[in-house]
Amino acid sequence: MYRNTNCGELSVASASQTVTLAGWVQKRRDLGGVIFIDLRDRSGIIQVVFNPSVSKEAWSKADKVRSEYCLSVTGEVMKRAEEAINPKVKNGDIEVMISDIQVLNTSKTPPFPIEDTIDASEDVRLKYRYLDLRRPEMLNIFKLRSKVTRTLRRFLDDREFLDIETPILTKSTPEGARDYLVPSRVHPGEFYALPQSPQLFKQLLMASGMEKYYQIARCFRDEDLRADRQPEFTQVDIEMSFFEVDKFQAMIEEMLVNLMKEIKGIDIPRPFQRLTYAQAMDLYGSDKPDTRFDLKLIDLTDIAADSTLKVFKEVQERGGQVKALNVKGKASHFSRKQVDEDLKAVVTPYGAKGLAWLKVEENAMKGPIAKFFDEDLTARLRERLNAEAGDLLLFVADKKKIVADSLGALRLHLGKTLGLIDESAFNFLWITEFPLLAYSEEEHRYLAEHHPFTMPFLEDMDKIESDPGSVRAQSYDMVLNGFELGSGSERICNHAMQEKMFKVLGFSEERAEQQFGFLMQAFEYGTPPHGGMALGIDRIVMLLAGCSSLRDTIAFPKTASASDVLTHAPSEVSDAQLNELHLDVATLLK
RNA sequence: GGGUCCGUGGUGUAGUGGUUAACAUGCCUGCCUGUCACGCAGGAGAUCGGCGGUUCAAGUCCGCUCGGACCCGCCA
Repeated sequence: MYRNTNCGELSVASASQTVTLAGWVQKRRDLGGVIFIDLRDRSGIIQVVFNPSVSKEAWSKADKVRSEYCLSVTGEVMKRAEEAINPKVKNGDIEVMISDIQVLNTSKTPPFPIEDTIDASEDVRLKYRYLDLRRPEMLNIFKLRSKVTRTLRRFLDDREFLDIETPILTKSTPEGARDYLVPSRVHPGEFYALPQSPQLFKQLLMASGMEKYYQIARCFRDEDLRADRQPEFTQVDIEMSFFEVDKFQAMIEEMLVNLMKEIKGIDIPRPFQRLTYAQAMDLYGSDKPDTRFDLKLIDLTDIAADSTLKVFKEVQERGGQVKALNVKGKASHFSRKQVDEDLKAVVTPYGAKGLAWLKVEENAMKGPIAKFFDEDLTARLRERLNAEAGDLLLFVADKKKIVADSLGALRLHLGKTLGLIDESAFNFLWITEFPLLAYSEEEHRYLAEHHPFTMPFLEDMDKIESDPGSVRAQSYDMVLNGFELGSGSERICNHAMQEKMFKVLGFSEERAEQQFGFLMQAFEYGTPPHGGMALGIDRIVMLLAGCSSLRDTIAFPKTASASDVLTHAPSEVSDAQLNELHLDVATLLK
């Protein structure tokens, strides 16, 4: 027997029991005569004691033991003497007097200590991920993650959603992210793709009469990584037939409220806040705004156009915008240099050519652009911006997209650095009425903003030919604290409508047939109206666990260059393997 | 594809172009029967990511390259 009790379960109530524990050596303290070992398992840490007067044999074995040795020990749980109690530790009033010890495995000295606050770089942690994951902090994230999926499953099971698996080896489709490809041995020159999401299959399951489907699904996208983006990630994917958007969204809200209650013990009020895409872009410069703080974007295009500042006037003439942030009471917080260098640096990557500013004083505004606003205009600025003495006003004038992106990013930067964000808050937010299509400068055509199967607003359909960009989609995103948790939509289930969509997207009839014919055919056999959404599990866990990187929520994540420093994937393969797959990579290896 | 930052004993850091690369921690050895950040004494451990260049002299300056972090593009 390796063990009959977990370290963390022991308390004074266990005193005088004989127990067998198994775990790892957290710390060994050798006082010459007596040896103390902090023994750690998944449940916690307990001090075990080796005294030669109890067992000379156990004591001399313990003398050889080092950090992270894997042990099984047997002994009597003892209440400690008053003066030996350690009040800093949960079970510091007891210890186990060991009579027998078995070394299950030895350990090299670990590259970093197995404890919560470590200073090892993430690089080293990932290389020794199995040691990193021993740290209680990491263990707790994966306990939480497991509870998240369990809670979601239970909720959906209770509502008679069926957990159905869909293929991992699937068909490459042209729209959307870059596919991970898997060469076919049996079909020379042909490839499977790993799914970017189970989208097509879940719609086919609706055509199949499954009515309610969910899956904790792995998704793959071969795009560049970010702190909140991994090449493979997990979604809870949900789809239902006889879909009605308000009922469905209400259920998703219930699901998330239930999740927050179970995981964090927090009651999230319903209904969730809602913004249309247009509102979100206008007020926050983002389609995933962090609404835990205010600091909204304020449109000043009309006032700015009346000023004598040339760039402001020109922007209006070209159909651009001038917008501003009013950073309340922070005029003295930023020096001229800090605004011109630090804050401007936030805004330039998004294409903003400059960051104009004004400091509001009792009877005037100070700053490089102050002279372009006469008394009347200054008064209008004051009113529009609700400006008071001590406020810092920050302006960007440019094309709509640049203004939104740059001020949106600046807003977030200020929120973080000025401590405006209530870190304990969980602000769930629906973003609705996304544009159906977005024009791609690169491809010189419209692309689906969500995906090509999204139902448009029928009342907008008269503009689908004349002004495709203005057509709204029956789609919605769930945003939490500035992160996109997931998105969904009502789907097209009608053959003619789907055909029209592909046409608008610039697909030839043949190409639509070749790529998506199977789905279009399914629509001809009584496919019910349906819709759904998918929520990113990794991001949910990241936010609930308070991690700053998605990597902390994934047991074996990839680095920013999509490689795995533990297994060294990706790696070269043998010529024999390549030959079998009819592949030749020689030209790439110059 | 582009930008910014980082790379020095196991780990984390310091290090004006100039002797034997410093500090903390960890590790090893010895001593120690109530420690829990145990203590005390001693010791080992670095081709300063790699290659090339400048220089009498490079951890330090320059170029390239590899690896990592963050961001832009990209991510239906």
